[in-house]
Amino acid sequence: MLSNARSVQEDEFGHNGGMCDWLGDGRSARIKMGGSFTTTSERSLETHGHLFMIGDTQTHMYQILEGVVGVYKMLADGRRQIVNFYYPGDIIGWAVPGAWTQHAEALCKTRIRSIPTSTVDTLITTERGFGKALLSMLATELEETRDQLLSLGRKSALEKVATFLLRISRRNQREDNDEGLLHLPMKRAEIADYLGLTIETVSRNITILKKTGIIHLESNTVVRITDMSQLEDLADGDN
Amino acid sequence: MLSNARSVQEDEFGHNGGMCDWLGDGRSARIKMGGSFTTTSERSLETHGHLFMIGDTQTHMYQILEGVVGVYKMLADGRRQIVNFYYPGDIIGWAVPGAWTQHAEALCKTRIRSIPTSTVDTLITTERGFGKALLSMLATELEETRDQLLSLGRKSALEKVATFLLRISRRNQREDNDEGLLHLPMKRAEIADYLGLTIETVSRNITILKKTGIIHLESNTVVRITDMSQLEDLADGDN
DNA sequence: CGGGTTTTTGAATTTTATCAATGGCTGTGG
DNA sequence: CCACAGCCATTGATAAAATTCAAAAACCCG
Repeated sequence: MLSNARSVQEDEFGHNGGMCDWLGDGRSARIKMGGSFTTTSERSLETHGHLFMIGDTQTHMYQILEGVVGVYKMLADGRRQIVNFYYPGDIIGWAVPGAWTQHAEALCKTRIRSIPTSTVDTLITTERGFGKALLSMLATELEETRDQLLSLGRKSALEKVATFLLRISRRNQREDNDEGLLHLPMKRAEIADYLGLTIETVSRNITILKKTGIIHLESNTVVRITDMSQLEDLADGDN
Repeated sequence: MLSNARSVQEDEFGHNGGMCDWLGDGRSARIKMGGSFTTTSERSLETHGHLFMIGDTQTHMYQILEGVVGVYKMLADGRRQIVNFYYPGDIIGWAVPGAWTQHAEALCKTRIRSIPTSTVDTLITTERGFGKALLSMLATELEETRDQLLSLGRKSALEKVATFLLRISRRNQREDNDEGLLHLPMKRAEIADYLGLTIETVSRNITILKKTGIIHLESNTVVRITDMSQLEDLADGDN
């Protein structure tokens, strides 16, 4: 299900040997790190393992190699808002320096590469274009977060669920996977906490999409989109 | 509707003459530009004047000098989500390069300084620390947007309104203004579109805060906070 | 002062949450 | 291999919250 992310063998910590490629096309900025810094390390997390907790000092940036991580905030009484899901290739962490202001939890077995912030700092001054790539990455994430604001603030439950599914589909497209076949590694509770709904409401609305013939559930975690344009209309509030 | 965009007369495009100060303390990153680039210009907007619309090419970054700007997204049927309010000193614009993905509208008479993106590009490579200041600024904005996600996704109407007021109060604090006296230049409709509520719900909940003795309305646009700790508890979901 | 806009308030309706129960899948041990 | 336990997801009934529709009150600007 999750693509096998193998470690890339590279030369030592010199500069330009392709060790740090970045694609800054703006729309989908991504930093590809060859895994070739002396200071870079890998680690694994079990389901529900925490990558970091609120208040922890930020020592690293993280790149997901395999699995999914949910970053979330909480209220005093336990209400939770998942702020984003991170998939293989995604990077967590150019945040406001200091302590983390949210939690990050693995939603399934997950493998992660850690890059010390000091290394990142160095690269910004060392590597031409690295800083710009980070800017682009952050700008993209801000843009997606704003789309999510629109979703949470103004869309109905059904529209939210449609938007969520479409987002995964679009991601598949970018990664050259089947845009019609979605794998949802997270549970309904996590989708609910991402969409600002309850488990029951998420479930009910998935059922509606199913009965309308817009999607088909191959299993609880595998969804096939059977009417993409209707799904898009729903997500855009076109009706 | 868009009025006098007079160009500011300045010295030539030299480097370090104190022309670009930046405060990168992380928590409240801010770029202060002395208004000293040949390419920098000022312009004014009347209430409801648009700084840019979705789809417009990004040619500038903007710094608010006076007034308030609301940046928003819309759905096909007209539902609107205001993504952020920008006050004097704030900068709009390090976005994903290309076209704007949202609208920006003046919510009252507003004065703005425009900085061409080309200038920004140059500064990133020219000025040591400029890129980092931008990163810090973006990270701060992302962080605030995530807080807003928590608000929209998981807080009740009353808690949302409390959070909103508190946010303005905190801003006053940062700017060394009276943290207990809030000026709301925007209308109820705009607060509603920011909080994902209706005008009526915003109004009702302001009334509740008033009747509970947490705030006092000196006028429709001037609020005095009379019980800060209760307001904070509400905003944090402490009850 | 007056007309238009904005805000507040009220009543009815809709949407979503909550509470409660059932159904389904998975993995384990007899 | 089957039975059962534990966890999730779904479904149903009811309650709560916010929206909608409607009208009155307050405000602002000329």
